[in-house]
Amino acid sequence: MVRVKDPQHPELAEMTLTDVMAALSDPIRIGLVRLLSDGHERGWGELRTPVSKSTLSHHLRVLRAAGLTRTRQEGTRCYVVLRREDLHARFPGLLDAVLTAADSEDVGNQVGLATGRPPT
Amino acid sequence: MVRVKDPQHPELAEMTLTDVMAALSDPIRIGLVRLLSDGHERGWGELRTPVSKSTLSHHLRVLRAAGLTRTRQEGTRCYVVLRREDLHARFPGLLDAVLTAADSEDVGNQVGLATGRPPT
DNA sequence: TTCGATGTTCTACGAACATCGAACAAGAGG
DNA sequence: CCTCTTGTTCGATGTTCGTAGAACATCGAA
Repeated sequence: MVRVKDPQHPELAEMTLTDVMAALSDPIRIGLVRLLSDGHERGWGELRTPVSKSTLSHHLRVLRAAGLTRTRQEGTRCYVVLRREDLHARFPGLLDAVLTAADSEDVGNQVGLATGRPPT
Repeated sequence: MVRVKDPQHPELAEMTLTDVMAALSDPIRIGLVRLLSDGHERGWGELRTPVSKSTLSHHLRVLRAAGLTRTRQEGTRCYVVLRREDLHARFPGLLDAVLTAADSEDVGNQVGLATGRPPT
């Protein structure tokens, strides 16, 4: 049994439009992409979503499989970053258009960062 | 029983990004959009797809419900046209980016026009 | 009015998906 | 070693989706 430990990121040429579109048809995943749109790498723990960790893991896997994000593992922690350049090279303008649209109607606003302190 | 005969096209403000993305995550529907991307109005009968007419009707309904297309009925015939201006006003650049991407990998090439045509 | 062409709707079904909790694996730190 | 944290994977479940066929509605034409 091969432990699929490889994050299996698709190459540029392996990305398909339908996969990307499907990945971006979920509010949570759009929220995650918006969160990552500043280009900063984020740790799993920073991500605040209204879903359980297993579901979050699933969504992050979908994003990764579609080629939207890149995942890096460091110890027990995982970090994720948006593949802006790759996306732009493969589907010019698509990501920007989606981000603009997502901002305009605030899609995935339920997804946030853990930057805020624990409420006193 | 109210016959919902109205094609129910969403207003500009009623379009949602997730609906549009979901509508465009299917190869057949992308093919239809590509076919309509020249701005010409097309009749149902001109559309050649590898699916049954009920399924085609379903796909056209999804596109219409997402606000991507506008349907007009004339007699027993129906005509469909892409809502380019509306799309551009609501989600600037999105449609163009998708069309460019779709062209680059020839998504939905199974959808075509009734080239040959008039049977006698 | 009867027939044929054109779409829509109903119903059904398998596949895919979103979701969760529980069990599991791998490091980090005592 | 043991324990805690972090993330993955594995069922299980309910929902949505894509698909087709049959029945129905509508209009034009004979």
